[in-house]
Amino acid sequence: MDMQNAQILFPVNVPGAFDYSVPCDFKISIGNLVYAPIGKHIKLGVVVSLGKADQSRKLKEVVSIKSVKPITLEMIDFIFWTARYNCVPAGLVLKMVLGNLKFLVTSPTVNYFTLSKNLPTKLTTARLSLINNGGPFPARASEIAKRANISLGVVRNFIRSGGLISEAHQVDRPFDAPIVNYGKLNLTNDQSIASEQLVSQVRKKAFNVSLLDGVTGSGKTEVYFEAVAEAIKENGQALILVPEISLTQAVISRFKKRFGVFPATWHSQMTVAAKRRVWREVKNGQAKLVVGARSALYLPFESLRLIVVDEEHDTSYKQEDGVTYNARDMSVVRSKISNHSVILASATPSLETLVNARCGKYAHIILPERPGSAFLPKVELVDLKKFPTRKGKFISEPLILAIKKVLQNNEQAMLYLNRRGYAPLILCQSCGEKLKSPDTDSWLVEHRSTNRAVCHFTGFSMPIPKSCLKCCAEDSFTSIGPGVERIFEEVSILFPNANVEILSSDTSGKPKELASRMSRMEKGEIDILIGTQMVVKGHNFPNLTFVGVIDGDLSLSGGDLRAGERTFQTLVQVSGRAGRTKKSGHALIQTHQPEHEALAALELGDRDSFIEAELNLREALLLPPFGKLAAVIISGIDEKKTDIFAKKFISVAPKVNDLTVLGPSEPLMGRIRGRYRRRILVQSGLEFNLSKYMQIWKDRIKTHSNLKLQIDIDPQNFM
DNA sequence: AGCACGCCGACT
DNA sequence: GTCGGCGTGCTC
Repeated sequence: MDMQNAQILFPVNVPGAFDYSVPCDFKISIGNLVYAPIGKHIKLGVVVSLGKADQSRKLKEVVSIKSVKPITLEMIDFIFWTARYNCVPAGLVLKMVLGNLKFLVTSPTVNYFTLSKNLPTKLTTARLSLINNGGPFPARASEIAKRANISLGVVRNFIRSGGLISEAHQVDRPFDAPIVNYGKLNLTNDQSIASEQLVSQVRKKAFNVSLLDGVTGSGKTEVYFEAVAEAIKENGQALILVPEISLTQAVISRFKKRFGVFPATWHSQMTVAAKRRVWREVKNGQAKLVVGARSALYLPFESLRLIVVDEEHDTSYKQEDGVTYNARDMSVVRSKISNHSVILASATPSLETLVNARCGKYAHIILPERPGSAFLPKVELVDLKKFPTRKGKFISEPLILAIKKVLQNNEQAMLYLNRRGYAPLILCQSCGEKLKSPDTDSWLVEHRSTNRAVCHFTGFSMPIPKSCLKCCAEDSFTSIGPGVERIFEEVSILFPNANVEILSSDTSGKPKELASRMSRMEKGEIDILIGTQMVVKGHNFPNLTFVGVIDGDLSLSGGDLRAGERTFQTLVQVSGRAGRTKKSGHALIQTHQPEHEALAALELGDRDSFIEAELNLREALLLPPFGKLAAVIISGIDEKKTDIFAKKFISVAPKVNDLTVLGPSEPLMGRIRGRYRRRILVQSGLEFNLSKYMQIWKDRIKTHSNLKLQIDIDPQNFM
């Protein structure tokens, strides 16, 4: 028999697989996890392809095959696809998939105890309590002791004398199987039509994409639940991706209500033990229903039948550092490889997705309006040139009047400002110095609750100094601009009798605190809620009738091609919070540029005209979705060297026609964590393989001495 | 991920 | 002189 070769990919920073020879007596297949020597050590890798032995080279040998289920061919395909498309090393993508290798170890066991049939004859009061109150069995020894109100010693003795029989339970308990028809909801006519369309898409058991397009509160979740039910019916698995910020208990509870069980959940901050459980259950196909943040897309599904990308326009689907990828786009790739449906759901779909829906690549499923008594709020702009606020104040007269009315009617108001802290800028009045981060080009944000100056990019913080660091003037600092804390202060003075609270990651960092604030808001215990991005998603507050947007211009400025789109999306979502169940809901948006396309469209409630104008603009400039973009971010400790390197990189660009290279330019954030940055933007037509081009270009230059070069395909962030 | 290699500062 | 800090590059 011929010797075999195996190409093995290791979960380390390598661009591709390495060749190894396989001993004749090994039964090896693609997807096997194998141990093989790499460098000085023997490491675990994945067999990604097999071939005849190449006699010309002496290769190292595969050491052993791990006896676990192999990684699926689909997953291997997907790993290389992700690597190629995003210009990242395949090894690092594999590392994302295998995660911590601790996921692979068999789960530890703990002992559970049940009462023995023949109990010991000596039964003390403590032991009687154990028998009567220690249950329900089986239970952990500590649980039994606690319930029976006896010491752990008594339980241990009772075990020794044969009163309790132990059984080993795996720590990683399997997930309960969802019940397909458990809490089937009554859908409105429109909803049934939409859900039937989605179900029929899933039934095709072939690659297809659907855009589920419906206004806030139109019941998108209920509608895609039916598609999920269809997907898991015959032992299939379904993945529902949600933005990290909205992966809350409230969301999970909706799954429990519909399918009778809690779904497996996945996000980056889970403990290793919790991740191991989910990873293994997903791998062995027992976790049928998985709700997760973007990285859940790289879980090793065995029989994936459906991916739902909820709030598909959300920017948090884009991973910005390390392995850069857009989970929304990669979901479509994953589905294509595995031959099943994807549902992209949003009230404000991204232009990319809309264009795909319009040209027929995606099925366009529209949920026309809010079910039942719910209505879209009326949106009006407040021109700050006509209604200026007083110095150091940020709430204009129309907003004050609106809140007054809401309070009189015993309803609730919400104020939105996507700025944490008290003020975004601390300025020395005597010399004009702005308090900046020591190693990053960003203003420090004043946090009055902790009396610190905080960098929102790097997390750096320091106590606010007594005197100016530059001119040494004492008590010369003044706060410029609003943050939620400052709005809170202003509202508290304006409405001293109202119950006002802030909802931001600073005040509600812990999930418990967040949940309690949410439930107080729901119960009407809060009159005015002031919130950052956190309030945009999630809850339904039945008594909320007014939303005020403090700064509608925020994020419109800057060289971000999606600024208008994003502002529009955010404001639609925010104003959609008002009056979800009452007809009287309305929203006011403060702005300095009421003539801006995105804002004007919002006031008219006319999504289509905004989209039309925006699409025309993008088409004329060949920007996405009518062209492709890639960004190159070059960073280094030495500014001059970084600059020279960036120019040198440009000079080695492979020559092709119809490609625009812009830069190098200094980005908005010229320095982060002590590293100077330069950006290059590359623009190509749709048919051009920009990923391949960028990879070839990158390989033409050697990075050295502190210089880093990162390629970002389809960048979302232009800082 | 490890580990070697190499370049600068501190020290018996 | 040389010990060792870490930043960088390589692993079939």
